[in-house]
Amino acid sequence: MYSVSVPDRLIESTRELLWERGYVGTSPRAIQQRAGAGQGSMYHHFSGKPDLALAAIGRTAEEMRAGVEEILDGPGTALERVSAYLRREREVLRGCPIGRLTQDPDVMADPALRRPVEETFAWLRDRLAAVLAEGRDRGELGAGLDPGATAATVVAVLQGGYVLARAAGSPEPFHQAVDGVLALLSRI
Amino acid sequence: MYSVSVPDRLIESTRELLWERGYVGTSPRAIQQRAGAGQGSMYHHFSGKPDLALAAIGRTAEEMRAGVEEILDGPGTALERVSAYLRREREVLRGCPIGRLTQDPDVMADPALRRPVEETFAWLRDRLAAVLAEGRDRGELGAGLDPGATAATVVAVLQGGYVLARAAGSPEPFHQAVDGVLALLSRI
DNA sequence: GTCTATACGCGGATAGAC
DNA sequence: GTCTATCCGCGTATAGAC
Repeated sequence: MYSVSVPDRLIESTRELLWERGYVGTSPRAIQQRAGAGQGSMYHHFSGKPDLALAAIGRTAEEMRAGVEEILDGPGTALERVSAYLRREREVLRGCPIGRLTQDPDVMADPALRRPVEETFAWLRDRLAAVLAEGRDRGELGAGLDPGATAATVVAVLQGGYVLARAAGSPEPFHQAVDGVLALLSRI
Repeated sequence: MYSVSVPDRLIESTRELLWERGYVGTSPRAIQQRAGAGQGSMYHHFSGKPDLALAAIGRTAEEMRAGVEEILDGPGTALERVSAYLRREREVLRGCPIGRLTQDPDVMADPALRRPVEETFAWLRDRLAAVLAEGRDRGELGAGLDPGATAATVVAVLQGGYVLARAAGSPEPFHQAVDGVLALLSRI
């Protein structure tokens, strides 16, 4: 079945556009055109741009969690799992579809749109902290390691790595940043 | 002299708006209103939005370099200077005025606007790498430390820390991320 | 469900008067 | 240098026909 429903196509178009251009830079017109749907059709299925964005962001957030869980709940030492997460294949220059929303004033000003962003990062930091705490308690990592702070560092390296890569127009600084933090973690 | 020139006020307004709302989210109208300048006045001094943005971004980039230099060229060991840079007072929730431009498709698509962003981050990574290399060569830091990768990590932690802080609506995760990376660096 | 028509203000400027 | 007038298309819908 390649015929996806119209609401589905609208959501997917919105996801892409939010990722590429952000909320402010994404217009209902552009969404409709990319989805191959008419004006009336869009407003029949969704009440407007915020409604569509909510559906799109929710779907992206779910997908992200699932991807992270697959790695962090997998086998291996704590360091191996964190390393696998950091080194996982990524389209570096596109950046993080959730992280970029953080820069969008209209998203952050709307509590409904903001919530999934906030929750996703809170969950991610927590999950990483749990893995790191486990590693420390098993003696795989230094006893003095602060799981919460280190988890924040790891997530920040990713999010900041995207910024550096986009600034440079190359994925290289992203990978350098990841290598750098892994080197530090490995010697602890 | 409290009477700043009109072009100056226009540039300052543009800087603020670019920081708060990004390029796509900033309109000439909004710039004029914030600067208390008329339409005709704005278009007399600047050829349009890109021209103003170029002036604004250039000024912000210069300011940022000056601030960094003041710390990194100061006294202290490498680790002390990097630490001072990471811990310097910041308006965390506002984010980085240069880093945020990285998410703006219209900025990145215009080579003239993009250049200062690219150059600022290239310079910053280089400068930090030099400090770290110095520290390593003096034996203050581990001999195995990779200055380039570690510099990328440090800058990424800052840029990503802003993302986490904005997502959380609190500066706390930013400070955690900084603490985390400094703890790792201190034990190397 | 989808289409077309219509609306109103904003974005981003240009033109010409003062 | 600054002001006002004018322009054209887009953003973001609503209304009602089919």
